[in-house]
This record gives sequence, structure tokens and C-alpha cells, in this order.
Amino acid sequence: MEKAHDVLIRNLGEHTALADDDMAEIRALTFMLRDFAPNEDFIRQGDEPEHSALVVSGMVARYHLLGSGRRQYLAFHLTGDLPDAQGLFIEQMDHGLSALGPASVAFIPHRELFIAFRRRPTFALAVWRETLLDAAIFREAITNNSARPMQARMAHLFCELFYRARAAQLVRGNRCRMPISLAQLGETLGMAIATVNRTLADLRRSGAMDLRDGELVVLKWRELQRLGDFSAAYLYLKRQSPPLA
Amino acid sequence: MEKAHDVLIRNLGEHTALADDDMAEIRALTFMLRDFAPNEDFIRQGDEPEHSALVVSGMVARYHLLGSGRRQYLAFHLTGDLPDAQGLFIEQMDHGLSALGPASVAFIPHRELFIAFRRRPTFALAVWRETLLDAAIFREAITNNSARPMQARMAHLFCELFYRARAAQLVRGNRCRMPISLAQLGETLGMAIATVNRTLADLRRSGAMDLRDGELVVLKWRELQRLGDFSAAYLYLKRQSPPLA
DNA sequence: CGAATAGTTGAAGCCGGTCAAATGGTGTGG
DNA sequence: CCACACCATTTGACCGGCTTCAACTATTCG
Repeated sequence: MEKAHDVLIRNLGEHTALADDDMAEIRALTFMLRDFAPNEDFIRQGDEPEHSALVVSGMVARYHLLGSGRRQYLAFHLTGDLPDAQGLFIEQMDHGLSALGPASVAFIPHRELFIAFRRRPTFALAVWRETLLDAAIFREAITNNSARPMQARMAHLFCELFYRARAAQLVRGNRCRMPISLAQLGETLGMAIATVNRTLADLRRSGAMDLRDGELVVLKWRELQRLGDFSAAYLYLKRQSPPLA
Repeated sequence: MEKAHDVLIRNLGEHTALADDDMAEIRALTFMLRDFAPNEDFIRQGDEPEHSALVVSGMVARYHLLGSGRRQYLAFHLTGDLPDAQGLFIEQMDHGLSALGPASVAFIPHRELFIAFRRRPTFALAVWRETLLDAAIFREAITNNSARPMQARMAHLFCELFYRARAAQLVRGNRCRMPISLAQLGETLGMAIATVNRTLADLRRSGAMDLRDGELVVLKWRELQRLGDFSAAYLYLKRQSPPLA
């Protein structure tokens, strides 16, 4: 079992060259590990957090709650991600976080992080980069949900998740865990459940991918990419993984 | 005429306490000022920028171009904004920037910025904050375009722009410049031009606001806020402006 | 075994997209 | 000064895709 510190170091190392002193600083941080059940909230809209979260295993979601009561998922996070790094500078959370499937999350005190930033500016820059990658993913989500037809929209989401899962070494062969319900997909992509189901059925029928029992299987990567109008360029903030196919 | 340096200092000062040395460092930066005509591009998707932009006057837009040729606007920027601060860490731009109306933009070499960051960490944190505010705006756009009905969607956009314009001291009385066409509104909110027009007509009829001749007039702020399900909480990264009504 | 939840499928209706045409303002050139 | 072209806006009519609603199935868990 990889330790929480190592998960963070590996992820930041994807885009930033960390010196030994940087890693030592990270290892000296306090990580409070907690396990969460599926769909359990652990940060709520309106909270004023004093810790940053690190996904150690499982999948984590960020979401808005609207005045109408409706829920909108904003992003999903995998092992190694810092899903609320922006909380370091925000007085009040504008969105909540919850576990998707079972997940374990480490919490790091803001105070310690700021001290570490001062001592190791490279570490601060690395976390900054993480927040910028986040922003690039948000931008793509705006475009995806606003301008792409339903099938492409869904295909694009799975392309992104599969690509990121691969970078996080969570893909075995051509499959990875993806514990997300149809209702949640609908609240992510802005479509009704019935449409989610029918669109997913179309994708299955295309032979490019399957999603079943909380597992995503990509059978024809290039085809899925084509259907989703997906180009990984916006994720290249990270060092590029070896080409996928 | 406020100088470019002062515009930046004022904007960063909204959320970060800058020491005299920070301001001196900012004033020492090279600002290359350029004027742009309406709808002129100045950074293109795919570029590898070596300068950061600062909006000195006018309005600036960020947009994606899709494989289908369709355009999706991602965000609008006002005087004082750093619309591509994330370019500091991104090898390749995932989106383009253009002027909306006539605009003047200052360009600052990345090299100088990194040196200034090293000398004045507070300056770096202030720019980081700017990028996080950006991200909060992106998140809200995802929700807006995915989960809100047409009228609320449009009302929300104008609430945000008016609120930010006010913070940037661009509001005179109850109006501010807003040089955006119906077509561009459609490419922002993900609706067809015909729908944009009809929705805008509804908003006019409600008496809450008007948009005409490139100028936004807010007649009933509370009502507009209600129609748009708008809460400024996600912008509170900035010091809160005095309440609006 | 029964209740609850997730997924699947069908039918109906409407919202918003698409297409087309008319209006109005602006700037250019005759 | 008028004629014309061009562009943004406005409005109407049609149509299709998506939402809504409902029923049914499958699976899980008490």
C-alpha cells in the first residue's frame, strides 16, 4: 500500500521536478487519513476549511448545490489529486466534496502547508500548477456541457477520466474503476437520466467503450476520442504520458 | 489615465495586502501596451506564450474552438484582470483570447514575473489568488450552462459581470459598458441566437435590466439576482464590495 | 421474502434549435 | 445627399430532440 505522502509526491512529480529537500518537506507534513463511504460528504458548500484534502484512493467529486435544490457535479478526482487546493485562499467553500465510491482521503493542515511553501517555493509552485490543471479541466467542462451534442459530451467525459486514470496508474489493461451512477452522470453532463441511459447505450453499441458494474472499459480508444472530439492537449500541464494507441 | 502598473496593483490589492516593496517590484516590471480592435485575437489556441496579459481597458474574452468549428466563450475579463496568468505554467494555450470591444492590453514577460515572484513571494501568492478566482468563475459557468434554465442562465451572467464591473469601478450609476453581441452571448451561454434574443426580451420585459448599444443597465438588482439564482459568494476571494442594494 | 435502489424502456409533449425573412442602423461610394 | 451593402437584431414558423412521466426489471440488503 502506497503511503499518502508518496501518492502526493508522485503526482506532483508528474509536472514538477522535486528536489530531495522538497520531498523531505512533504514527508514531514501531517496527513490525517480518513475513510469515506460511497456518496458521503466530507466538505460542504459554505465551510471554511483549515485543511487541504488529498485523494489517497478511490474517487472524489466536487459539486454545486443550486437554489432550486438541483445538484451539479463539477469535477472528479483520482488518487494523487488535491481536490480542494484552492481552499487555501478561499474564505468560504463555493462547492462541496463527496466520495463517489468508497474513498480514503488525507487532510493536511493549511498552516503546515503555508510554512512548507515558504521553506520550499518549488513545492508551492507545484501545488499552484495543480490548481491550474484543475482550471483547465473546468474550462473543458464548460465547453463540453455547452457546445457538444449529447453523445460527444459523454464520450469526452470518459476520455478525460480514462486518460487521467491512466496517468495515475489506475488502468489495468483497458479498464479502470468508475463508481458513478447514471443519475450522477446526468448531474455532471446536464442531461436527464433517460437520456444518459440511451446515450450510454449508443456508446456501447458503437463498440468504443462500456461502463458496467462501476467499471469503465475502453475497447477502441481512437474511436472514443473521435466520438468525443477529445484532445488531451489541455492536460499537458502534466508531463505527457506515453501515447495511448 | 491610470497607468497599467497601477491597474494591476489596485486589482491585486483587492484581495492581498501588498507591501511597498511589492508595489515597487510591480512598478519595475516591463509593460508592453498594445491596443486592439473589436474582435481582434491576440493569443491563439496552441500558442506558447512568453508574456502574461493584463487588461488595462476594455473587455477581453477567452474562448475554445471545437473540432466542429463552433466557438465557446469561457470567460470575460475587465480592467485589472490577468486573463492568461495560467499561461505562466502551461506549455501550450488550450484556448484563445480576443478583444470584445476596443481594448488595450499590457504584456509582461514571464521571465520578469518569475524573478519578481522569487523576490516577493507575496506577489506570487496574489497572482495565484487571481488564478483561483478565475477557477471559481469557471465552476460557476459549468453550473450555469448545465443546470439553469435559459432565463436564469442569462440573468446570472449579467449579475456576475455587473458585480465584477462594479468591483473594478467601471459602473457609473447603474450602467456599464458591455460590448457583446447576441451571437457572442449565444456562444457563451450555449443557446441559439434566436433564443438569446427572446430570452433577453423577457429580461427587458421583467424590468430588471436592459442591454442596448453595448451598454448594460441594471434597474432592479435584487430582482435580477433572484432571476439568476445569483449569489456573489464565489467571488468573495476578493474583498467584498459594499452591498449593492 | 419484501423493500429499496439502480437501471431500462416506452410514450407524450414542449422547449429550444434551425431556417427564413424582415427590420434597422451604419458606413461607403457614387 | 442618396443608394446600396453589410451587419446586428428581431420575429415567425416548423420540427426534432430532450425532458418528463410512468411502468417494468434486476439486484441488493435487511
